[in-house]
Amino acid sequence: MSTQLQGHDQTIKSTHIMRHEGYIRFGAPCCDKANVKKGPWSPEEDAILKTYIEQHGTGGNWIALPQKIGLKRCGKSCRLRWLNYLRPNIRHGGFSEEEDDIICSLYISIGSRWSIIAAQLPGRTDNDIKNYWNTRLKKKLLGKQRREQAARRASLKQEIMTKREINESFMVPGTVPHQESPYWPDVQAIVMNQNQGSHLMDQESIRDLLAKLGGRFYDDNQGPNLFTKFNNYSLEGSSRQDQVLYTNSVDMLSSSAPMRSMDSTCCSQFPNSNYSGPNMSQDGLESLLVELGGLACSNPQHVEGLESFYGMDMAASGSTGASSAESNSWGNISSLGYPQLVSDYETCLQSMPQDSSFEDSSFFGRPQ
DNA sequence: AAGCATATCAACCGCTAGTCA
DNA sequence: CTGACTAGCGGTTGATATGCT
Repeated sequence: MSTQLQGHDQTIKSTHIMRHEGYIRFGAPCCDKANVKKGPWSPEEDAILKTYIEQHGTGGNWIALPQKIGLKRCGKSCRLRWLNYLRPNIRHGGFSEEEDDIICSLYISIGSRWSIIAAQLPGRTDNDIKNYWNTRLKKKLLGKQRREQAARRASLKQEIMTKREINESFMVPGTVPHQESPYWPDVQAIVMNQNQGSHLMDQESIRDLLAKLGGRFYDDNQGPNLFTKFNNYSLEGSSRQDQVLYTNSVDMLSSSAPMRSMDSTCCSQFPNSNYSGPNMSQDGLESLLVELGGLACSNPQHVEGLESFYGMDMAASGSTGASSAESNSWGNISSLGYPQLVSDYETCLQSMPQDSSFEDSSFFGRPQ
């Protein structure tokens, strides 16, 4: 109750004291275009709406409701106000670690189905969760992702440079290194070795993926498994279609059976890739990949941003700015020749931020 | 202290699915 | 079956708060 009041007070503070009354922010209203008030709700309007709904319910018709109670508001606006702020037991802010986990896991599983995600978090609204994800959670994951990338790049670069030094020590001055030089098999082994794991996307790999995303997902036999826990959540209020989707997602995530290969757009990003990943929701994993990979899809130079998602390393193969069709076959890469590979890799390294500007603490340091 | 940059979040828009006559 | 109407959803906007230089 206190959180509800606190949330309401916060609303009043932010929308009615800080902002001036009657401010019209947007263009044409969607309902009665002439007589609809827009912008922040006043405490009086809140009281009228809340009192009426508590006593009479919505009457099953939001459009007619504002006229019935004398509010110059769009029915959609009334509905939103009630659902997001006025209805009982609404909580704002102060998301717990467990809620973070649930949101992240469900997002990966089912995508931006905020209403379904909200249904798993009592007292939370889809709008709140959406805002929370967009403003904080996504950045938090992005920060972790980038730090991992930086570490991986540094490690790979070190290994390549070491091999290069060894290789050069065997070379006659002035000669061009050949792809069959002692350097190549080892680099090939490095990349191939890292690619191998992506073909084994079983549950362990999924767990790994989530561990990479958030760390806390990885229970490692300690505490309950989130996927198992989701089976116990209710989907009350969700459509049958959503329930089926949700159930399938949970089944997929909790299954220990080998995953089917990823389809559609995700693979189209890497048409020549042998990658056979989990059949996660396209909305979920794919959009997350796009988000966390930054400009990965639009700029091939950044495709490596996805590497730790897939458990493979695309840094050495996809960093030349060539199309994905050229970048994921080792044979094609080999044909580029050693100097170009190293040169392009170094170029790529230079084009990427060398140290992550994202720190978890910086995203959560701000008091609520 | 001031100005700029970034984060937050309430509220809107447009679209889609469901319902009903 | 079809079209009108409504609820609900996800994406986006923009004012304000907060942090940084």
